[in-house]
Amino acid sequence: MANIKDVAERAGVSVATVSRVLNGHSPVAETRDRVLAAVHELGYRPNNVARALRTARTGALGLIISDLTNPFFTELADAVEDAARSLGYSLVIGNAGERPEQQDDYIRTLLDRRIDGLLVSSAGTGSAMLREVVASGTPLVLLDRSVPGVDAPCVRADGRAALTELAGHLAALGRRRPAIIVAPAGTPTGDERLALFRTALARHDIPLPDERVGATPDLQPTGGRQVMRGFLDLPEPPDAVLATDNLMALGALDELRARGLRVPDDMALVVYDDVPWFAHTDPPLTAIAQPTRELGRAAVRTLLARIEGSPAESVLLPARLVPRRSCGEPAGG
Amino acid sequence: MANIKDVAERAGVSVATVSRVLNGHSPVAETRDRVLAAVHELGYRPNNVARALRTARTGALGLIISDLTNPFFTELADAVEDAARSLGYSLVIGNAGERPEQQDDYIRTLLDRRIDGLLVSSAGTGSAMLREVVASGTPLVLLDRSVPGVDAPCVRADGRAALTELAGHLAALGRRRPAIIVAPAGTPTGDERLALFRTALARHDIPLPDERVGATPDLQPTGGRQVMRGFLDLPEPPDAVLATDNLMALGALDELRARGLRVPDDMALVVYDDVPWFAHTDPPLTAIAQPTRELGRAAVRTLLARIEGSPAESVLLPARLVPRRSCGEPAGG
DNA sequence: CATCCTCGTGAAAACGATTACACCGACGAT
DNA sequence: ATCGTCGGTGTAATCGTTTTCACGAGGATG
Repeated sequence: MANIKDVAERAGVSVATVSRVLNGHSPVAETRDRVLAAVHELGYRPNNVARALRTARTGALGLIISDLTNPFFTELADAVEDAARSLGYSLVIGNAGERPEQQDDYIRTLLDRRIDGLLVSSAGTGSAMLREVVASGTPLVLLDRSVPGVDAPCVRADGRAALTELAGHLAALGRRRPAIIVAPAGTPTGDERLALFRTALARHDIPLPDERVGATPDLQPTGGRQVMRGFLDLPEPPDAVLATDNLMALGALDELRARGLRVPDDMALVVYDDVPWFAHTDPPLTAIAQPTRELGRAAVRTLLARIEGSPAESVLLPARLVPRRSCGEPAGG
Repeated sequence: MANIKDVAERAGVSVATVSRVLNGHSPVAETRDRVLAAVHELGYRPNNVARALRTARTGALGLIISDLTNPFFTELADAVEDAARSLGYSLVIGNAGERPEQQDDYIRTLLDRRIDGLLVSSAGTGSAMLREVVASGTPLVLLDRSVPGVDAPCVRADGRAALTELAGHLAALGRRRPAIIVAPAGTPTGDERLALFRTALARHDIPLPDERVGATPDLQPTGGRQVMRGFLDLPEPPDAVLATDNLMALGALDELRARGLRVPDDMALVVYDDVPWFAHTDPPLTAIAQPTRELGRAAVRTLLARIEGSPAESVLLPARLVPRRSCGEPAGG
């Protein structure tokens, strides 16, 4: 593969001149044309590795995603990739598979590759490596999940308004015994959603007792199904369930179907994360939609700001309620 | 950030020695310990960019995926990522979004980054850039979609056995008027699935007339829905539909539901690609399952073989039929 | 005792770009 | 005519590694 020296020779100039022409530094008509002609004839493409070594900028961003096969994160990754590309950056993706040690492994690798910045939607709360990243000076932005003790801006959705609206929605439809399926206790996201939902319900004098709070071991369908089973076996089962992750909702739906229960007649069901699928289920599920693509874009923007040294701040975008038919017929039909 | 020179000074040796210790080239107990101690104390990590420049190996693979948000490709990407990581490679992902020009753009970028090898599940048939990749000497492996005129091994699933079995399955259940929803004509994958299905049906004396072959403009739910609408408006609608991509099946299901038709009573439905969702639909859909994760692994293995200079060949893994309830009750219940 | 390897080590040349610095010619001003 | 300036260019240093080559010490061998 041709290198800059070959181009220089062919154009009869020095490598410095070639470099300058290519970077638009000192454009002079005549020499410029000769250089560009040589570039064209040789099919020369600058070696990004060498450039990165010299300039200390790789033009690559890292993205650690907690579970790529979870549709919410897929969309998030897609949005990040799109934003990165349109701003001239490549994206190195690492899938943590919800395993903290694999996440740490990956972060190490990415740092060794000298990526220009790192986006992390952290699996677990393991923050030792993340603190190391901050210490190393590599720009870091947290995505979707905040991590206590790590000094980095976090881009995520704020469920307060949506959950408040949901509480009203459920109350208006006469649901008095709501339940919630959450991620394992200690997960900031799960804890927060639970707290917000509870206070929102309280405003309508609807309690959310602990027996109707079900924690799953993981964010998978089986976990959701298990919790739903527990709910249905209660002496007084709930009449509405909020699953705080889309995969868990899927499992919950399975259990309802297996028992021949109907949504919304026998049980209202609401899903956190409005992945396209839930518009195609029967019935379509009422959902709390996070502005996924905007989150991705905002995260990249924030990261670039940090890379350029601006004092970047956390971003909180509002989630919103998307009422469908799974809680009962809304007023409008 | 500490570099190899700092380590050398601290350990009282030359940089060459440090390098050798770190790469396990000439291990000598005493010097070795001093070096490792220095490495540890300084928290030294080798700069991969410099290493890549010198060795002409980046340790990164590129993956161009035609549509990351399509669950089949998500799983494929996930499998590839997993395989790459476990073999010590990082993965730079590019999402072509089914746009050939964006794909070309990305391939260019990846070549500039001097990735060690490239995996492409090509959007469209634009092969000019792919031929350039081959010419440049960068190891290339095609994934899921073969591209005529490009001399590179292709890793994909073979639907012959599954489609043959499906034809028998449908025949046994008394379906006489099958239909198929395919990608736009000219797409190798779509054409092939159509041809295989047709000959498989022929063996049971079941014809597949052109009026029951519906092409969609894209691989999206709306396209599937549109085609299904056309089928249902035929004077003699089909009694079974095979959607050759999971997203199209989703749209087809929507149209059935909108018309109040029931699966499998009024219409049998089969989906190509057994993404987890279809086990959770009502009823669970009979599917043709491609060995997605194996495909990903095989693709990475094949690519590595090419990187190491072995004469790597195409891989064809059999897809299989997963009968569920969407074509009628199978014998076993 | 001389010679030949072997082994560990260091000095220095790559890898392919960017960029600080020096230089040189032309041109405008004095 | 002389000097200063300025724009364009080339030379060479630099980024952080790996690796070739040469060297010197030491052990084995004759």
